Amino acid sequence: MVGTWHYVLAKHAKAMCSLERELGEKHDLGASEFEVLDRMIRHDDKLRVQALCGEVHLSQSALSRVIARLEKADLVTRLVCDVDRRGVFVMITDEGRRRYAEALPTHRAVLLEIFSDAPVPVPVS
Amino acid sequence: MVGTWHYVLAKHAKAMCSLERELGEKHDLGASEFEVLDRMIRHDDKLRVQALCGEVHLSQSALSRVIARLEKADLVTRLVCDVDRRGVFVMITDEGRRRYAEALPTHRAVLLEIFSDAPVPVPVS
DNA sequence: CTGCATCAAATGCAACAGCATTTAATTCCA
DNA sequence: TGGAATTAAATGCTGTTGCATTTGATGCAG
Repeated sequence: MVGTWHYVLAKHAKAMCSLERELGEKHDLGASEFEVLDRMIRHDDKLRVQALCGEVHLSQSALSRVIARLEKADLVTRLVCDVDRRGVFVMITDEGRRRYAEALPTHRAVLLEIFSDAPVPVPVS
Repeated sequence: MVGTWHYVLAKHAKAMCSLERELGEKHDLGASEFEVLDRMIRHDDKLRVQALCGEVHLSQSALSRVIARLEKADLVTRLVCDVDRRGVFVMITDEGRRRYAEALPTHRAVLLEIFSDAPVPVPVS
């Protein structure tokens, strides 16, 4: 219990630190930016901010700002939803796909480095 | 690999969020503050900042500030090391022990809540 | 002994996160 | 239909973080 928590804390700290540094230096992306791009790629379509919010480990406000940054960098576009004009769709751009594809190997390398000693893969929740 | 990472991300986010809220509301402590107090209790003696830095998931500067906050709240005391006057010792106060003891059940309750579904305890690294 | 590299901790600074609030659009019901 | 309640997203604000630098103390080479 507490042991699991310490494991999570340690791995999270190490991985986050490495990801932030590697993704930042090599691809000018933050971990949050990458996570959002990752979700977008998985859905491969325009997606409501609301929906993204449920999948990403960020508060609604933080997500809103990450999207803003990504939009400024032309990695995603925002477009208002016609049926419900409160809602906003986010769509990944070709440039976004390119940058994601570039960054993916770095991301995987970091995880490999950090979790190579993982004794037993923990099931995905 | 990626699965483990997602597990770590999810658990960390949930636990951190709950800990921050519960410890904050009920005991006016942040997760970092609690972690530092926890380390101090485990060593049960004065401890070099340097040593703490290696055990805690914080940068040196962040740790320095957490200690400053804890000192302001009279939960720890700082005292310069005589043999090497660059170094600083941190010592937990009685009030610190009291507050820690108070907060511990809350901390454990959150972890229990979040990791009760943990299928197999992951070994401590 | 002196000067320079090193080390410990603190601090300036900028970025990012979450909470609370705001803005704008929609829904509900009387 | 019209006004209150609700919802989605954006924004103001504050606190914490990490990086880089500073401050102060040690140690070591010449």
